[in-house]
Amino acid sequence: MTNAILSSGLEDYLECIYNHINSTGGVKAIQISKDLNVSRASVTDALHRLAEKQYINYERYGIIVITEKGVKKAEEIIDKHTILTKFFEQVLELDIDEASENACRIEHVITEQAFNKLKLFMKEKKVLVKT
Amino acid sequence: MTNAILSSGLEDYLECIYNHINSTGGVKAIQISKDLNVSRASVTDALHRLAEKQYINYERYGIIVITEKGVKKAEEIIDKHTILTKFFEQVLELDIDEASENACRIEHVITEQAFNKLKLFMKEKKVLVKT
DNA sequence: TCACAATGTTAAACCAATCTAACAAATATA
DNA sequence: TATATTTGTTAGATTGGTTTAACATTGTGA
Repeated sequence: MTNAILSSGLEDYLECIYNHINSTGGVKAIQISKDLNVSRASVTDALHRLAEKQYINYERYGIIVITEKGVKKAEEIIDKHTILTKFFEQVLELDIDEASENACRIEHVITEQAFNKLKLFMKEKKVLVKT
Repeated sequence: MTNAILSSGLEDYLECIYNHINSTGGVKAIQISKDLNVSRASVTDALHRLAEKQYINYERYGIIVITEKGVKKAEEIIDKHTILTKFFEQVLELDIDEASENACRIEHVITEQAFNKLKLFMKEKKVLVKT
């Protein structure tokens, strides 16, 4: 099963890894464990699972490197996160934390089709007419 | 743990049970198993868990009865489902199946606060201004 | 009413994800 | 450089949810 779909959990790990690598060039397991509020053991486990599915390259005690496939996936997730957060902030007028929290939860379950429509909606800022 | 929060899975069972009871007065495990695409054994298991948390009353081979608490919870879930479906249909212009599918997925994870805002948004059909 | 079909339950196994505790490796510092 | 601290790994247990297969109960129609 090296190519199975990513669970919400693994998506969170990947997103976290990508964000760190993107901003500081690297990331350590302990940081991920703090960010996601899980044990170091769970991180080790997740790294194995992500590597098995070829979203990252990684060896025992080694540095974490995202693959092409991983970057693509992470960017998709982050794109969803960004648009969803904007929707909750700008359209539903939630504060940033609540908006981000909902984005986190929904980014893993919204369908591609629905997300594309939402993206369009946010770009166009379509005007609704009261019926 | 008789009062723990309901997992997405259990929410689906409860929603299914409520809908059947509401429309035909009762429901059997086999129907739930068909609706949710799980084995009869999983249904039995879910009924135990729902009963333990006091969302339903139920005994071995007996009829399934929803408690006050269960009705309240089910109606909350269905309210979310309805509003979310409308949003995806009317605002994002998805077809009914895709709208419902997304509602199903999101109804279990959206926060109360976000949902209340969405509900308001759908009621007011607020006009957005392109920035 | 009795046998068969349908439905429900149980046990045992499985899987993903988590944890703790013990241990190993790497890093920092005296 | 030797040791102490930090970080990472492993093993083993736990939890929730699922399955299949065997069995129990209920319901139905000859």
